[in-house]
Amino acid sequence: MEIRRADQIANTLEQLVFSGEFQDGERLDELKLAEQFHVSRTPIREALQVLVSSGMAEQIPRRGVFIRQPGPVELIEMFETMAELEAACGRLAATRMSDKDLASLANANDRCQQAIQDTDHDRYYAENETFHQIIYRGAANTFLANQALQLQNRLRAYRRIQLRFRGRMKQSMEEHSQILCALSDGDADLAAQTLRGHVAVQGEKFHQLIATLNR
Amino acid sequence: MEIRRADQIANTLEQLVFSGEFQDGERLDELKLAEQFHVSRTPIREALQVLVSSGMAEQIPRRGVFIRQPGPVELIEMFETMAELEAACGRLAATRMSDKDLASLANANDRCQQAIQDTDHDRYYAENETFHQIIYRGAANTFLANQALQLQNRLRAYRRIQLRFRGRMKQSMEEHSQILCALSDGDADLAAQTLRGHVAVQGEKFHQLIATLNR
DNA sequence: GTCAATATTGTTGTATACAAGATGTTGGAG
DNA sequence: CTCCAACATCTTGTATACAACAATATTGAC
Repeated sequence: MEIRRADQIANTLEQLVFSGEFQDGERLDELKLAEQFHVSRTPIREALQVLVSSGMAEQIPRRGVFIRQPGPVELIEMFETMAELEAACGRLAATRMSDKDLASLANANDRCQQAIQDTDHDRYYAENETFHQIIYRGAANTFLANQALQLQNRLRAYRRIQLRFRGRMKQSMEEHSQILCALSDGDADLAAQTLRGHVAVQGEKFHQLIATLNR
Repeated sequence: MEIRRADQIANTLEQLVFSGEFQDGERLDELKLAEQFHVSRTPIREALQVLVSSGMAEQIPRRGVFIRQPGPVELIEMFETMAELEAACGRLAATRMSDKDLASLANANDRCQQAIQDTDHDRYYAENETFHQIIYRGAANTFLANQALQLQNRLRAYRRIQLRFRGRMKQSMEEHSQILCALSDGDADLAAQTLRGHVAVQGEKFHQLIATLNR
């Protein structure tokens, strides 16, 4: 690791937290991090402040900053919020997407299908994200799109889990088709409803998984 | 001003930005701020990183951080997003609020009405915020509620403008009643729709105001 | 007088120094 | 052996020092 600038350190730390490199409640030792990144404590502290302000870590004065991995409850809340954000994007996108946007959405959907046929999971994840991101942009509301992107990013690691369920991929693709139809028809309510369901089910699958693990 | 701790400085700076203390594009001079707060540059810089990461300022390497006040377009986007967030809260709250929650919501609504009768604008603003916050909490989703609170906070200064329109207060109270009804009935769709409209109109009023100013 | 090259000043970004609170340890009293 | 207090150590939070870069002013050539 050969990173120097403080804001890049914040980004790298963020990715490390997302990828589960740190345990929940673990203290982020400024000195250790400074050594790891080959910098002094100053840029590390600036990066830590960013983590804290984004809610990914908690700061206890004079004690240090402790990373806060979302627990099951918070994760379900985040999935629920994601569902509502996507529904909002879909509602707006239904009346705002151009034919060109719709074409590229259909395209992304085809590439999802292709990836499934090739059983290329990684590519499916990537293309699926693209599909949704096109809808975010289609809402023609940069602020809302950024909110959606941020949460999508935070949930990435957990979203993968749902596809372990048998038949989920096929069902997911059917839902994509319905979403595409609703958006093409300009049916705002239907687009919102379908997207909400499509994303909410991920949260539910996740919930199921947690439940089975705790048994 | 006699503030010492860095995270409090971030908060104070945030409030100063919200209250329009800084012009759009203005550079936040680390030395000047350090003098104003009677601290060294170190805690100031940590606070600035937080501002930047929240999107309230932009950092250009080796040049400084520049505050970024939302322009008309971004503000309209934020109002639209707020409408969708409130709709989401309402949708969930409709099936999750307890009788006790509903009672305190009715209570807050009464206090809004009272404030209007007393023509106490400041109290109306406060009680109106409370009314909406009870709905956020009613969604029983801490993550979503926090998102809503954050945006409510960022839009506070601009929300006041809408009430300058003739008859808006009365109409607003009628909408509150409808919202209360929908939530009491547990009608999720209606609650969402009514809340969306209630908040969206604020954005539209704001839009009107901008339009008239530019003429 | 204008422009280019250079010197000067100012600001950011990082490292280090130091003060103050938190943690851990040792030694003794009961 | 347990509990408590004094001391030593570690960590955070802030100030200061310094290096690198940006902006500006100055000088000199034409």
